[in-house]
Amino acid sequence: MPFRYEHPRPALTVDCVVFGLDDADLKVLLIQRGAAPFKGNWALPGGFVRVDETLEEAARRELEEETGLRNVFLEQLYTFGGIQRDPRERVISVAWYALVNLRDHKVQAATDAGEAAWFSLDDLPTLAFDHAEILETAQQRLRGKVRYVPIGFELLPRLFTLTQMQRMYEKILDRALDKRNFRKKVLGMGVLEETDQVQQDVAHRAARLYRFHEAAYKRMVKHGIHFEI
Amino acid sequence: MPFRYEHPRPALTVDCVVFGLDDADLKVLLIQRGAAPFKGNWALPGGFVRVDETLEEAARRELEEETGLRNVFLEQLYTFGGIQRDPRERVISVAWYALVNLRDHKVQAATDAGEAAWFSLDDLPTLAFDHAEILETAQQRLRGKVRYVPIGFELLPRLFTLTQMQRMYEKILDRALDKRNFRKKVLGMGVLEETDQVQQDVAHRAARLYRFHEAAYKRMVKHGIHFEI
DNA sequence: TGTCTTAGTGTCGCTCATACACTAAACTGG
DNA sequence: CCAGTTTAGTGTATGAGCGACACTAAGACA
Repeated sequence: MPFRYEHPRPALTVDCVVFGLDDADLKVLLIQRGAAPFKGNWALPGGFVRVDETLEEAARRELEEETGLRNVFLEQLYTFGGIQRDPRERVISVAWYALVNLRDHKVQAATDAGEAAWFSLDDLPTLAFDHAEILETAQQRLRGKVRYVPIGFELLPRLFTLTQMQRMYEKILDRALDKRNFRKKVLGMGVLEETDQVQQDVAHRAARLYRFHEAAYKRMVKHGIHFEI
Repeated sequence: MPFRYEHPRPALTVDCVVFGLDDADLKVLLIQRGAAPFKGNWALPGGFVRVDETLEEAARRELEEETGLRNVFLEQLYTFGGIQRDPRERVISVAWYALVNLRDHKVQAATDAGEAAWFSLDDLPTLAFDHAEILETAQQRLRGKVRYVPIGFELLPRLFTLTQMQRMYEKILDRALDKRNFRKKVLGMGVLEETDQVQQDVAHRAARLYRFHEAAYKRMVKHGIHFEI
């Protein structure tokens, strides 16, 4: 036990709420705990912060070690510091949330953790520690932020149809949107770039594919115009 | 050195960005450091988290110890974890921001810290550590949040005039607002309660005093109507 | 060729945001 | 008490954008 301090110190961890979108649902990535406490329960991927890495580096490292995911959109969420949130000892956790799309990012059979799997948000298992609260906080943040910052595109494939985009917003905001008004609005905003490609392998009229126009969005921001769905 | 751990642990602190409003300006509360590093420099009030208190309790305790402030509006801001943010050792800081009004809350001569003083946001001294970055983050948060959550009232006295309220928003948002449109909007929103009192001791026509109507705001939220300035 | 499924499109009414200027009231100082 | 100063308080007209709403087009398939 070579590390000694004058005063007691809480342990410091990071935890990640990873949201993913497929055709059916908005999902969250969980891992099954291989050790006590909460052995066998599902939990958010995460782990201890090392003293030679930033908080974000710790979050990215744990995410890759436990789920194989890398190069994802990642933002700090909130820091949870309840006294009894870990039964072993005092642990403070800096929580992050990530957005990925399930086509581009395949989850590998995890190495560190027992197993990783996607769960629909309305069909969740009981979570370890205070992870249900962290997840709830992340959902609120996502709902609030997606309307005025274009982070939703992180959940879509690089090329997407307007219907896919609309479904994405509907799943996050949990309400129906009007198709014509939605298209009018997002096309009028000028952050979508139309491609000359259409959907492949669909059993009906194929929809046109669009991509998010990063540069146009940055121009908007610079001119003080703000994105809003 | 009685506290020993298997792995090295960063130190954990809280820091508070306290915003205050007087007739002239939006201000922030700083303390002068009495010890190295950055001895003599101005810094945000804050200190180490104890293992038997939550993060919020730590923030409130430090705030009272160093500035005498208590019972203030306080919300978590962001957690800063840069590797070199403290020259002595690795320190992670959970930052908070507070809103107070300078009439009700008098700052006492601080006990722990050297001295506490209010600084206008556009006339700041050089700050210790990464506190300038924390303060900048807090200003952005305040600007973003004040428009759609009625936290601005925390900066005003209990009874206030519409002009005071308008000035508050103008200082935070850093742009001029139209007087007639502002009044039309905030009165139409129904979260202000008109009192039968007027300003005292002013050298011109006295303005009517209003108060924030908490219950009406909660009713709005419950009905899904949202506050916006 | 008919059926099925999803893509794609325009208008109208209304609300709300914005731009804009004068009178009323209270105090001050001579 | 009068003139001057300062801030309070008020209404309208215009335009933009939001929301409600339904049908035709295209392609796959049997």
